[in-house]
Amino acid sequence: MSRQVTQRDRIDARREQWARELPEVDTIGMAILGRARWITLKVRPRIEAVFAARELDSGELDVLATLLRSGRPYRLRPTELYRSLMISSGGLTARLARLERAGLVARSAAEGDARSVLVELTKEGRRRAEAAFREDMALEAELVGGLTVAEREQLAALLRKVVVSLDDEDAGAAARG
Amino acid sequence: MSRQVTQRDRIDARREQWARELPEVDTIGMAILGRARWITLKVRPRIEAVFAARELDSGELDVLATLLRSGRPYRLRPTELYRSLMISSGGLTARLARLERAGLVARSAAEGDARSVLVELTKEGRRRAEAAFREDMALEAELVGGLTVAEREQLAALLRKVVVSLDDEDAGAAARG
DNA sequence: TAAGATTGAGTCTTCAATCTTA
DNA sequence: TAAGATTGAAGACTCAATCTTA
Repeated sequence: MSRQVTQRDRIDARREQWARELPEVDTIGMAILGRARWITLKVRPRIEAVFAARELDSGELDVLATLLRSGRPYRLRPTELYRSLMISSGGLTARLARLERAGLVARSAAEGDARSVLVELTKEGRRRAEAAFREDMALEAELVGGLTVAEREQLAALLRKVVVSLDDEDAGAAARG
Repeated sequence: MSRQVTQRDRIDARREQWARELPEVDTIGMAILGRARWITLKVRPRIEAVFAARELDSGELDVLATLLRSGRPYRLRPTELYRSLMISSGGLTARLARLERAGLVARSAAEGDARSVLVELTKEGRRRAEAAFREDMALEAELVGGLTVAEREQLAALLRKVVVSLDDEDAGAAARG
């Protein structure tokens, strides 16, 4: 049985610096959340470039992709969108204005609730979202290609556990709250 | 031998939507990078709140923490800082200006190279950085507390492997030229 | 010529109202 | 009273240009 020894990375180096400077501080959180953040930041410009080639930024594509994966008729309310995207309602309004100006989404009055609005993907919006998403997924698959299939599955499962525990916290807080 | 079955999370739900809409697209990248991003975004406001209580934002603390963990004399050049922080040089200049105005860092001329500058933590900057870092690490440890010790180590190891492979890519690209 | 730091323009975001309807 | 969407002010970042020194 051979134990997989992974090479030391820059987060290890950082933790060692902290161990010298503040030895009593436990930096396990950084080993996970710090790496997650580093990976996210590192990968972002390359993904952003995929979208830029289609005259979109990742924020705009997030909106289009959320609509696309919701399935026909590719239509959601702003509130559903900004909650799913984890941005402010004001931020979403601005994104929608840009996307509408570009002809990629259309806003119409929601029947049933006159306060609300329906945001729908246009034909061109759907086309653009689909192409960008395909290319993005091809790139992201390549970016995790340094792991074996088994490692990828294991990593996804462990991350899933973190996602679930962070979500449960909210649920608990809401229940208590 | 009991296989650990983790609960389904919102990224699974998302992947299932995509599987319905575009069945031929492989979304494994999203299972890892999408979760890393979600976790990073999810956790951010809580960490940000820790810093806000000390009148800092996470960008500013990143600078202070980088200086602090570099050890005595807590001094680095702007170029070292912005590369380590993964931001633009212009972005760093702005952060330094704010931190200097707040009395947390001081800039002085670098001896030996008149183009450059030395950024040094002030006493108050060091105090503030240390307190915020301790509290941040306590919070982050709590946030990954939903995993067992063994799971945390395994997750950290797998993420390390991703970090290394993304870094190697750069090295390879640089070597190829 | 290139590297280090800074500046200003442009862009996107959050936050705190505001307006309308439930 | 509260919820949904929008607006505008304020803040932070990137990018490209600039200035100075290697």
